[in-house]
Formats: sequence, C-alpha cells, structure tokens
Amino acid sequence: MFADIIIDIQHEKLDKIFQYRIPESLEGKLGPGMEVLVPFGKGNRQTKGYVTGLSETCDYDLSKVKEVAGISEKGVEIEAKLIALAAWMKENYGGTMLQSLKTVLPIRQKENAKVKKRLRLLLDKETGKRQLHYYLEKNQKARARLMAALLDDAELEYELVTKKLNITASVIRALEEQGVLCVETEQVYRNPVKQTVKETYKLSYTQEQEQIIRRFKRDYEAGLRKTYLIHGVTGSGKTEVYMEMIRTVVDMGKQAIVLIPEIALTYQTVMRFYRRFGDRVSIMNSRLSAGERYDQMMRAKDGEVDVMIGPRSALFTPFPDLGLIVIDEEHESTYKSEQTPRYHARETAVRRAQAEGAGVVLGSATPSMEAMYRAKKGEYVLCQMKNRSRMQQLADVYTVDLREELKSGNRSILSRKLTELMRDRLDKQEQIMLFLNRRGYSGFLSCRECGHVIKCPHCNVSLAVHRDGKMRCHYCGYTQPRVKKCPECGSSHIGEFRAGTQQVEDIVRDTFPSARVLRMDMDTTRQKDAHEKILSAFANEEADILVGTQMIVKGHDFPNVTLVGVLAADMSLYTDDYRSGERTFQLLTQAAGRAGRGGQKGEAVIQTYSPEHYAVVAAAAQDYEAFYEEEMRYRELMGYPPAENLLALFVSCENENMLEKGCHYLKEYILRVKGKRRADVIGPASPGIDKIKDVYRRVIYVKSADYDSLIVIKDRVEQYIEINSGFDKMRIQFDFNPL
DNA sequence: AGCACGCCGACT
DNA sequence: GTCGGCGTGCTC
Repeated sequence: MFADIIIDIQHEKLDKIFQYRIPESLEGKLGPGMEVLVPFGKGNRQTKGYVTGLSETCDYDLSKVKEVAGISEKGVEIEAKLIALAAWMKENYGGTMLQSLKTVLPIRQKENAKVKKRLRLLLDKETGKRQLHYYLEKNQKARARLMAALLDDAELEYELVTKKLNITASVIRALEEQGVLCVETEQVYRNPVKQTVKETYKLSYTQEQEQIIRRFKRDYEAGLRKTYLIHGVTGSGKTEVYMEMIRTVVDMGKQAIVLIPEIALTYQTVMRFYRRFGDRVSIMNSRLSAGERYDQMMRAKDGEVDVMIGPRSALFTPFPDLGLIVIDEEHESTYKSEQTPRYHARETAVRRAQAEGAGVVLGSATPSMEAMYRAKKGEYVLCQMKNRSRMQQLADVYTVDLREELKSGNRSILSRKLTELMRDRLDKQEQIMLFLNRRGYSGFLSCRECGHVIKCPHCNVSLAVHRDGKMRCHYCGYTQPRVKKCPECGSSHIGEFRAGTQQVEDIVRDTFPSARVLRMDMDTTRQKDAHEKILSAFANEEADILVGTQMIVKGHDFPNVTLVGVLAADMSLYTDDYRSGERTFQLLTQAAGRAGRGGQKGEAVIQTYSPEHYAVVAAAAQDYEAFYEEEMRYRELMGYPPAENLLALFVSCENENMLEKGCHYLKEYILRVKGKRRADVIGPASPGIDKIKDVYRRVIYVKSADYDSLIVIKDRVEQYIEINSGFDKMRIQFDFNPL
C-alpha cells in the first residue's frame, strides 16, 4: 500500500503530492487527513505531512519511494476533518485534491511566505565595514552585495534581499553561520479586536424572533442539528436572532462561524458582535494581511476565540468543536467561489456542519431559489419573519411604465411620478436614493415602445449583441442577425439599453438645481475609502440625493431616506442568464427596503419597460411567495437549477481550431458516458466574453435532474482529459450550478 | 525550504 | 590542479 502525502513546507514548488510506501506496522492505521512524519529530501530530514489518500499502486519510480516514518500525534483532529471536507469538495466541484486542500487548510497558502522574515546585522558599523572589505578582496560578490545593503540598513526584509538583490539562501545561510547576521521570523500575534466592555443588552424580542430562538434552542438542546432558513424582511432583526443562537451554542462550550458578504461587513454590525461576545470574537476581512489571517486561524484552533466573523473563506476556520454556522444574506453571489474548486459556501457549510455535528442558519430577506426549494422540500427548517421589528412599516411601492412615459412625450430618465415625489421630499428636507440597476448588464436589445426583448427561441434568455452586428445566445450558441425593427410591434425605436450614473446625475442636477447630489459608482469609488466617505457624507445628511449602482442598496441604513427610485429595473431583467429574474427581484426588494428605515413611512418608485414581468410585479407587491412560485415554474419548465442541476465545462485554449475540435470530442464523450441517463448536453457555446488576452473560451452545459449523474460525468471527463494528451494545451474547468 | 551538485574564477 | 563561492535543480 502507498499513501499520497502533501509535505508541510510552505513553498510553491512543494505544492504537490508525494507517494510513500506504508510499512507493515502502519498498515490499516493511516487514513486521509492524518498528520504523518516522513523522510524528505537528500538528507532524509523528518518532515511533517498530511495524508490525502491511499492507493494500491504507485506511479512513481518504485526504487525511489521511501517509507512513512510514523504518525504525528498532536493536532490531528481538526485537520483530519478539514481534509475530509476538501475531499468532498474535490468530488463535488471538480479540480485537484491539492486545489481543494489549499482552499481548506490555512497553512500553506502562498502568501503565507509573507509572514515577515527579516535579516538583522549582528556586527557594529566598524566591523561590518571591515567585513565588507574582506568580501570584496576575496571577490565574494554576493556576500559583499548583501553586506553593503546591511550597512545601509541593519534590518532588511527577506523577500527584498532574495528578489531584488538576487541573493540566494545559501549565501544568507553562510553569513548566518559566520555570525554576521541573523534571520528573524516576526511572530506578531496581533489581536485586531480591542477589549470592549460588554454592554448589558436588553432582552426584548418580537414574537417572531422569540419563536425562532425558542425553536432553535429546543432542537439544539435535544441534540438535533438542522439547517434553518430564516426568511425575514429587511429590518426584521435577523442579527439579534443569530446572536441569541450563537449564545446558546457558545454556552455549551462550542464555537460558531458567521459568514457575511464582504460589503455588508460594516462597522455597525461588527460592533454589535463585540458588544455581545467581547474579545472572544474574531473578525476576518480582506484588509487583513495573509499573515494576520493565518494568526486568526491559529487563535481559533488554540481555543482563544468562540466566534469567527468573515467572508466565504472564514467557513474553514479550524474550530475544535464547531457548533453553528450562520450565513447572513444567504442569496449573495459572493458565496460562490470564482476559483477551482468552485464551491458554494452554503452547500459546503451544510456538509461541514453535518460532518462535525453542527447546526446551520441561513438568513435572507430574499432567499435564493436553491435555499427556498430545499426548505419547501423539508430539507431545511423554514422560519418566517414578516414584520419589521421597531414598529416600522414597509414602504409603498409604485410601478411606472416607461413605455407610457414615452407615449406621453416624456423622454427623460425621470418619470413624472418620480419627479413629483422627489420635489415633495426635497421640500420636506428628506433624503432620496436613485438606483441605476446595471448589474450583469451585457447589451441586450429591447423595444422602447412595447418593451419587447429579443430572446433566444430555445433557451428563453435574452440574446447578447456582439460587435460584429450579430446576436448570440450564450447557452446554446444560437445566432441571428441584429434586428432593425421590433418583431412584435414593428417600431424602429429599438436599441441597446444604455445609461450611466453620470448622465443620471447631470439630469438630476438640471431638474433640481438647488438639490445637493452625490454620485457613487465605479468612477467615484476608485480611491481607497471613497466608498465609506460617500456613504457617511450621505448619512450625515450632507446631500439630499444619492445616485448610484447596486452598491448603494446594500448594508447601510439611512434613517432619513424616505424615497427610493429604481430608474430602469429591466437592466438586470434581461441579462443573458437564467438567474436574471431572481437577481432583479432581489435587487428591487432590497432597494425598496431602503426606504423608510427611520420613523417615517417610505415610498419607492420602480421604473420599467416591463411592468407586467412577474419579478417586477412581485417586487412591487413585496410578495416573495408569488415570485418564488412563478420563478420555480420557469426553472422547472426549462430544467434550470434548482429544479434540475447544471454542470458547466469551461474550456479555454490559445488555438481556436484546437479548441473547437477539443470541444467536439468532449461533447461526443459526454454523450457516450451519459448513455441512457437522463441528461441534456448543450453547446459548445461562447460565454459572455469569448476571448480574453488571445485565449479563446467555450462552454458546454450538461443539464440533469440527477446530481449524481453529473458527478459521474465530471469524474469520467476528468479521467478522459488526463489520459488524452490532446487536451494538454487546453484548460478545462468544471462549475456546478454556475452563477 | 534545504540540500547536493557542478560550474567557474582564484590561489597554491 | 585544487578550493570554495554561488546558482540550479530536485525532493516520493
């Protein structure tokens, strides 16, 4: 028997699997995830490693294979669990074991090398100079170079020395032995959490909050571990519920992970957790350096922390006795990884929780179709919170038909209704947010008179306009020439929908010259902290109107905002993927939720060319149920997730010809593997951008109701690719239920 | 990362 | 010729 082992040394070149023979004494005792000691390198130094798998055969030159020395005793538990999770991720999302391990284990991420290493000169200036002369005399160039640098600055960063000064490790080692310098590893164990006094919090919950908390406690104390989906309208107080649940778990000596989309990680949220859990809370965010993040992970492992708050990657916090995973704003797309393995944090959290005996809580005002589907099937426990907690009322929502506006001669981006309400708010000195929805925008064609959108006849997603004047479907590859007239009403007022925040700002300034306007989009937030500055300026009521893209509808509360205008709801409605309806509903609901968070009742205006579209109708009525039913019918009809499952194969290659051929073979092979299984193979088609930096890209979709069939297909294709050298020049990535 | 190998200039 | 510095390449 042989064991696949990764060596616990932090270096890129060692980021691969080594095989070792298992001695008889260890036969049957080794398993994936175990920490072992192995002889490594020329000197056979004892090195730590992790077992990633076992195999009967060995691909490597048998005479060079060494034996596993023994099992390392300490710290096995947590890593074993995480490695098992990595194995599951590899199986479910594709990619190599190594890629999975790297996402799961905090240890050997490449940036980890940046854990600051420094060189310090041990000699005084005088002896140093003499030493430098000695090196120059002996023509020891590398040593002289390093010595000169050290005389300039007695402390140098290791990276700088090796990269910029071109000095190798052997030179540094030689000088270290001579007692000229020493290598220091800075183990800053900084705790970014400042000690805060625990505030006495008042325990007054609404009936709905109370009910959910009680249900959870009852289950948990009875040893039941379930997944709960909290569907709570904006402002219903989900965070308080999470905190109470976490309290329950922490009081039992367990730990909790809270996942939050990066943008929502505001100062206010963080402070609430600090106040409740004091310095037993740790926060991870993108500002933390790799080294600091690693420290956080180690603190968690050593039991110094009970609650870890952070983005997707915080899911892999090595807690010794995990009790609960909370995923806030569960529908957010940031929970899906963009790199292989393209895992989804929700599914992976459920899996980890199941393996470690923990519970899961998902929360959202607009749950994803996937989560609600599972909840309806009884896999998740559904909890509803229909009322806002502080006696606030939901906003009134009006829909404005932009086709009507055009007919009555109003060509402005601001409808008459919206203008009228804006004037009213400006008079009352209340604030307004204008939201231009252009997320996922990719040049669809629509009719200004009847609102008709040109769609693919086979896939029911909008066709994308390409520069070559043709229109394409990014799912099946269907192509047709660009239309000049609306096929529905014959109008020639048909074109790409284009409008920027800049134009909106200009128009608003024109219409309301006395109003103070702030704009927030990619242009104005390019500078560091610009984002925060604009939002806090608006919160301090330094402006009356905030114009922006979707970034303004997330997170922050502005109590004085009583009017929200969505300028063109359609922009996300007709992007070229099957989730556009869901995304639009979520954005519109969130936007409407921004109005009236203070004392006064709010209003929202949704401007659209498709007022009859169910996503718009349901959002205006703030009726999630209605939307879900309708959307689910569409997904079932078309076989899109979550009704069925979708496996995407992204194939890229520098040679377009070779790519076409490769895709053809892949499709043929998939059809053969599929056999009698019920699955559809679609494509190959061009994804949104079909060529990046001269690398051509294609995508093949496999659709099936049965997830396991897709996994079988993925496994077989992975083998097929490995065996056939023809695919060597191609990059093939798998993505299950892509976003 | 750490170790050995081998090239190449310097010195006996 | 030999010695030793220094870059290179490999590690199951």
